[in-house]
Amino acid sequence: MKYEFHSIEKKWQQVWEENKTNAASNDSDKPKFYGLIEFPYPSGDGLHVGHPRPYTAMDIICRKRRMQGYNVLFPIGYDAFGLPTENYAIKNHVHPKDVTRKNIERFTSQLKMLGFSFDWDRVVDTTDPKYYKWTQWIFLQMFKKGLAYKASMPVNWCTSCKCVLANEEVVNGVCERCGSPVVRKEKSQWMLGITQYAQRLLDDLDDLDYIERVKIQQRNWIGRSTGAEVTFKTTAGDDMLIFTTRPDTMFGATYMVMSPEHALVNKWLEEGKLRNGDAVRAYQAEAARKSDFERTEMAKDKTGVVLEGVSAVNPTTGGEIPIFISDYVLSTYGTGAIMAVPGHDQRDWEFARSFDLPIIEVVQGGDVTKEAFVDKDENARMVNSGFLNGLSVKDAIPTMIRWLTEKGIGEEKVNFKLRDWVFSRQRYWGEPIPIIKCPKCGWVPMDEKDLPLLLPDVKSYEPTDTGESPLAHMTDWVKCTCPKCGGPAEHETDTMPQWAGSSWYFLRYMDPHNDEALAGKDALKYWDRVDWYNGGMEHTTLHLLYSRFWHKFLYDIGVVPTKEPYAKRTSHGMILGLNPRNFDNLDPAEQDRLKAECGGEEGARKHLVQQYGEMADHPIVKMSKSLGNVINPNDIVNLYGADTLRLYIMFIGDFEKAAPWQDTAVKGSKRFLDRVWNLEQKVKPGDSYSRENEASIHRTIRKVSEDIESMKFNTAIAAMMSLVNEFYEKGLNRADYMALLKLMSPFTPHIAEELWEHMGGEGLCCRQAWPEWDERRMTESEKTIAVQVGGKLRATVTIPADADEETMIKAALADEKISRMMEGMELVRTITVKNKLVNLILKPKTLDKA
RNA sequence: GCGGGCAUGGUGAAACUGGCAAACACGCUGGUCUUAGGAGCCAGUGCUUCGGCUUGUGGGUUCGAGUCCCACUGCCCGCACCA
Repeated sequence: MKYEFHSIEKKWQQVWEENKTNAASNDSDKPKFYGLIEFPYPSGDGLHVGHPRPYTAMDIICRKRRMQGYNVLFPIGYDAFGLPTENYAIKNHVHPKDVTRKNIERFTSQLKMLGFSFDWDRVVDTTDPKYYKWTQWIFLQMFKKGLAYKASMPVNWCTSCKCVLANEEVVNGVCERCGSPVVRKEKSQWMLGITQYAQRLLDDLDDLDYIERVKIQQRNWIGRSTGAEVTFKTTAGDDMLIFTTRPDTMFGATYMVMSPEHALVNKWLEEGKLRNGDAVRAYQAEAARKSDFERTEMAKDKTGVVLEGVSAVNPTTGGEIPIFISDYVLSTYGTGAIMAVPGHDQRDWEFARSFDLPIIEVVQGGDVTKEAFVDKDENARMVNSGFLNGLSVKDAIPTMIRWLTEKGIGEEKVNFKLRDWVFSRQRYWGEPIPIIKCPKCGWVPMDEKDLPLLLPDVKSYEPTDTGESPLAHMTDWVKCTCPKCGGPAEHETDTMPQWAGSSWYFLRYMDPHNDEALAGKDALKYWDRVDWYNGGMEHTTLHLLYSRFWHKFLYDIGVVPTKEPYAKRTSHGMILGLNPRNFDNLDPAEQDRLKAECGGEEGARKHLVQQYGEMADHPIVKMSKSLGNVINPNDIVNLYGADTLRLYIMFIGDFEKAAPWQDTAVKGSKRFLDRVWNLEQKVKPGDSYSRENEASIHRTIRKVSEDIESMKFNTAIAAMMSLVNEFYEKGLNRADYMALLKLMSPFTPHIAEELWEHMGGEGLCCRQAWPEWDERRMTESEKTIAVQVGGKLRATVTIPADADEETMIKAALADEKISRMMEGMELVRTITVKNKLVNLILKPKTLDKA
């Protein structure tokens, strides 16, 4: 009989669906396990081969947990609000709701085709009003606690999406999504006070089982730094507040810099205190016009304008020092103003050089005429620093902070890079913000009873150049009455960002049909935290951080019983594709043609780079539609079946690392399944492991069990392949075969189920107890050990397992090659490692016996 | 610039706390069966002047180093004027 994967896979998918084999129970005596993968955005392109990698991995873990006797929650849903759907709707004049529904249907059928053991009764969809009712509800709670607030500030404005972006969505000064330039725009926005949670988001990382690089990246993003906040007096009468991490260097502050947007600059301009007001205004205008990208590009050349007419007083020296504005000082970090210490800060040094400002050395150890000495070397000594002279940097910092505190002009201060989260978007396809603007009462939260605030059906979803949401044109929808005073009022027309719905979705899975709460108390208590969450590194400072923040807030208001949402976080590498424009990937005929044309291989490579750009130099690149190297999972399933796809994608390489898809290699996985299928012909009767295979089976069970836990799926599969190779060599019985099927079941569930049935196995294979290994049955009776002479391998000998040192050495010396080497030598030392090796240290025999 | 990671055959990759480098696959070569084979099966496959030599380069520690230490080179990722 042939391995007819199409019918087999369909058959078992149907069985699992009808029997709800993979449904989780909210009431069970078994221990619970909650495994989570990041729910997909249902794009119009359908599932990509990148999707099944993390899904299959977590599916394997969850299937194993079920076999180990756990009550497993392994849910799936759709993060369906978002721009691509909206843009598609605009272009094709269809409702985003309809686009979303179609895309979800497509994704669902593709996911089912791959045999993932999701609990299909718990699917969530962030665009479902029953779902986003609770997204809005959480927002209201944040509003009530003052954590959601409206603020006017310079925001990142994507010129193409016509929409504001969070800092996390701006990459290298361009929009993360569309790559268009991002500019600064002063706008009134809803903000979420994530910075109030900065310290806790940082501290609580310590106790979490996250892979280290995730922790490191979150810590860097939160960016905690300690120093001092100091007040400098100015000749205008106003005080200037600055933040510094190097209060020890204050004697070296020879000038001050404010960001061009700083409020004091505008105040002084208005008061006419600046003699060069025009120049200052011109610089401000120029800075505002620059995009983020230009700002970073200009990084090397420091520009600025001195404020004529006002100066500051360095409190340590009492000397007057000039004040500049420059865009190298950010308005959004610290206080938006700094004391400049050119001797010990490279940026200040460069600025001082271009403006010919004095550079004073206050910490010994460098040469400040050549470059700033920025080393925070604890043992370096202070100079030119009054009462700090002679102290080490380590002692100077607290001494200065004490001095500032006593004088009442400064104090110790902690600052974070993390900034509050810009939470409104001027788009249609998102959750409406449930806040009403009343001319009398200001911003008024909607009554919880009136949630969800539904998205209205509009005719046009086009964003506007004025920066208003498409909802603003819906006068019928916008007009409402104020819940507080009953007077005429208006709905907020901005919507929430895509990150809103995903910030709490894992809680909804616990109790997805609850109409009374985002999830019932019992369900929240029972499922506790997500035990294992696997997702992409690209979400580390976005979704992962955001959802930790929301969860902590929900904990604070008593909604959830846990401080952290995810106990364990792992991450997968991307699936890459071959670059069809790279020389190595061209077919040989084309290579030859190009070589002939361009004068050799080097010329051909250069030609390709000229034609396609730098990218042509890389043989392996991200899959992209424009390159035409995208692999569609449907094609693979049609050709080889879902089990082969699952197996290959797990066998492809280290799970944490990026790996290139190789079409030809897929066949190897199919071949393995064919071999397993054909092995059935060789199965002899027997209800316990055959003697010849027993040790290998136990070893394989251990290897597969342990490798799944550490996500080393590739070596787990290699171990199963080896076992199958052994079965072919040595033969096998029914018990041997069924052990293999149980091990394979999490990886390739359909074929395992089918062959289990052939074997007359009771019940479903995926419902069997996970096989156990016994160390005592794993060892062979004989071992082949290495014999080294002076650390170099010279021979191998076979000895009984667990032989003692003496036996090992004797066996080693008995070897023909070794005994030849012993001639004229004497043994000075031996090193033995049990069951592994003998190392003999020889030296020439001294002829003289005396 | 700062932070993190990686470097092993023609390719994807293995190698537990230092202990037989290249497991398991892909590809390739030869054979076999076949009307045929882009199917299956069998054998071979790091290099080699057959002494040996091999884990990006150069040092070190050790009886012994892919693994540990130091220096360097090259790639990848994240952040990036964060005071």
